[in-house]
Amino acid sequence: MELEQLRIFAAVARERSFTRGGQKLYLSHSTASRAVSALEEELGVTLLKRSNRVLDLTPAGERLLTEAEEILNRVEALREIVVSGQ
Amino acid sequence: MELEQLRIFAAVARERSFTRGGQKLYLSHSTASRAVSALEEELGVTLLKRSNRVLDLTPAGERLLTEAEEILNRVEALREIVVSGQ
DNA sequence: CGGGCTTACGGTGTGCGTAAATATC
DNA sequence: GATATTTACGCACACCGTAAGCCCG
Repeated sequence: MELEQLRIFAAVARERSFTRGGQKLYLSHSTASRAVSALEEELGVTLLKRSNRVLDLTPAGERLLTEAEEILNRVEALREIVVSGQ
Repeated sequence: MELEQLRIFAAVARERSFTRGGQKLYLSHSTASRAVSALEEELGVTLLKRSNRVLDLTPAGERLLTEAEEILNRVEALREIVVSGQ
C-alpha cells in the first residue's frame, strides 16, 4: 500500500467520481480507476459500489476514507515537524 | 513522499546502515542510499550523518524516525480496520 | 444515445541491481 | 586493505494517457 493510492482513493471517494477525483490530482480517469482497483485487490475488499449511476462507498470504503484522511493529514504534519524542529 | 521511502528510511535508521537496512527489505544498498537521499532532498533536510564510520541520526532524522514508525504502524492497523470491519 | 467506468495498447520514465569510484578507519 | 556509501550505467518493468469497449440510465 502506498500513499499515492490513498490520495487517489480519497479524492475519488470525496468526488464520488473517478473522472473528477482523478482531475483533482491531474490524473486521467483510467489511472484513478486502476489505482482504486489495485487497492481493492490488495485489501481483498470492495471499496466503491459501481452498480448505480452514482458512485457509492461500501462500509469498508467508509472506514478506509476516514483512516486514509487521517493518515494523509498526519503525513502533511510530519513535514512541518521534521523541517521546522516541531 | 511515499510510504516506501519511509519504510526504507526507518529500516536504515534502525540498522544504522544502508546495507543492512536495505537487506531487511530485500533491496540493494544503493537503492536504500538513493531512497534516503531523495527523502532528504524532498524535505530539504539532512537525516543521517555519514561523516563517521557509524551512521548517525540528525535531530531531524530522529524526529522523522519517530513519526514514520507511528505512521507505518497506523497503516498496518488500517488494513485490519478496513478488512475486518474494525 | 450520453456519460462514466473499465480494459487494451503502446510509449515513456522511474527505479532497480551490478559494478566502479570514493571515503573512512 | 577492508568495509561502507555514493554514483554511473543499462535494462526491465510499472505507470500513464489515449482510445476503444461496455454498461447503465
